[in-house]
Amino acid sequence: MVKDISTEQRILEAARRVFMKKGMAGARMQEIADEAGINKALLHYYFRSKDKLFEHILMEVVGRIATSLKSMMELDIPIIQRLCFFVEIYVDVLMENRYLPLFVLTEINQNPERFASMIREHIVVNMQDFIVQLEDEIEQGKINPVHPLHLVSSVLGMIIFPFAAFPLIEEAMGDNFAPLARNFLNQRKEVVKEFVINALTPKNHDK
Amino acid sequence: MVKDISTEQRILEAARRVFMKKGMAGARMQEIADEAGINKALLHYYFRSKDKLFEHILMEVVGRIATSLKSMMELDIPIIQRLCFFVEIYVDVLMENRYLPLFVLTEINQNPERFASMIREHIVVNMQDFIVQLEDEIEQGKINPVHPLHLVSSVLGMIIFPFAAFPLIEEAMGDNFAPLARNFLNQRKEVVKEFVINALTPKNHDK
DNA sequence: ATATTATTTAACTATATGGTCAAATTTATA
DNA sequence: TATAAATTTGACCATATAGTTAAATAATAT
Repeated sequence: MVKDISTEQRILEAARRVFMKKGMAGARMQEIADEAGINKALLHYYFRSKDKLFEHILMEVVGRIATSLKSMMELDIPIIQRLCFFVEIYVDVLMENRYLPLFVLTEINQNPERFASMIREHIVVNMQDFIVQLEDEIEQGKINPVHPLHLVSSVLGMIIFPFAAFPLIEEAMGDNFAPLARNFLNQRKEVVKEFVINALTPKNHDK
Repeated sequence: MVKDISTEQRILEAARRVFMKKGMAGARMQEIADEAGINKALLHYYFRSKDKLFEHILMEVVGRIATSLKSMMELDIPIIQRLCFFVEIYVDVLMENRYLPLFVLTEINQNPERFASMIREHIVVNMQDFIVQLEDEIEQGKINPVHPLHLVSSVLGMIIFPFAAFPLIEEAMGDNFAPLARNFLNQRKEVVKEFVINALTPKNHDK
């Protein structure tokens, strides 16, 4: 018999929503079942345990992140453009799912080994290429010297923060007016790119 | 009768550790009791419920953050120096408690109203002063134009990220060698300050 | 010393929650 | 159509967990 994909799909979508919002510890199997419009027994029929279901969702998420990393590394362009490209696509991903950063950060802290091994499965080479290119461009004086891990931390931090702290941003925009907040998040693309460009481009000493 | 402060203190320290690491949903009253070297009943004797205890810890935390914000605003210095000062003290705070960022971000998302009201209690004026000063210096051409909320998001993001993603940083440093990771976090002070200075200082068009 | 008040504990309760099971129902197949 | 297989359900079970209670102990005041 052919498996009915729609039930499984509904479960996965529900699980994603609930896990993302509440985290592994805060999520309830009952809530996931309700959200999917089924009962708990069926939930366990499809995914044996909460852990299994969570791992499934986590894998999906890591995969999506890996995909955007990979697409950044595919083109043969300078570091700054590479970073700008990354900012662009990553903000787009987060616009679709603002809980992603906090979800991932929580998992990184709650179960570092599992997360690390998942990352290792997906992202293999890439990073080394990036480091080499960065050191290259620094040596050529094309960009200011910076440790790769520091650079990545800075860019990721700038991208992620407003999404992870979204309710605070909303509050700061006043009146909980969602469109304004959404607009702010979209502006991050340009702001972060400009910030990075300014920070990395050497000042002209002889112009 | 005088309350024995040491038991209450031990409870609060235990609660802080457990809540910080596991979050509200992941924390267990039993674990807090164990960590404090007492039993659950006594825990409930001092703090009636898990919620009450959590709120207590959260208040403490918000207070600490408010303190470092206030100390940043006390001195009468240019924006860039103000930010540098903030980076300095905030990284120091996080070196003492690396779980703080994730803890706060989680709470912001899980209970935005409560968090916002706590913030409002502590931080009242300040922010407006900061915004006015920023716009002032931009007009004077002393720094590049940037929306205050974007600037704060960028700086906070850069500071917070490596702490929130600490296990990943450890992994990236190789061999889970803690001192290297600690050292990396300390370097953030200089790196972020330099990043901010470079990003905000206008390029010299006529030197 | 004795009464009073605060602290601490062991044992308990109620409920939430992850998970199971056997039976019913639907869907595919011979 | 009859049979087998997959899907779905309601009713359960076991355990974890927040919270309670009554009684014991320690500290303080009279």
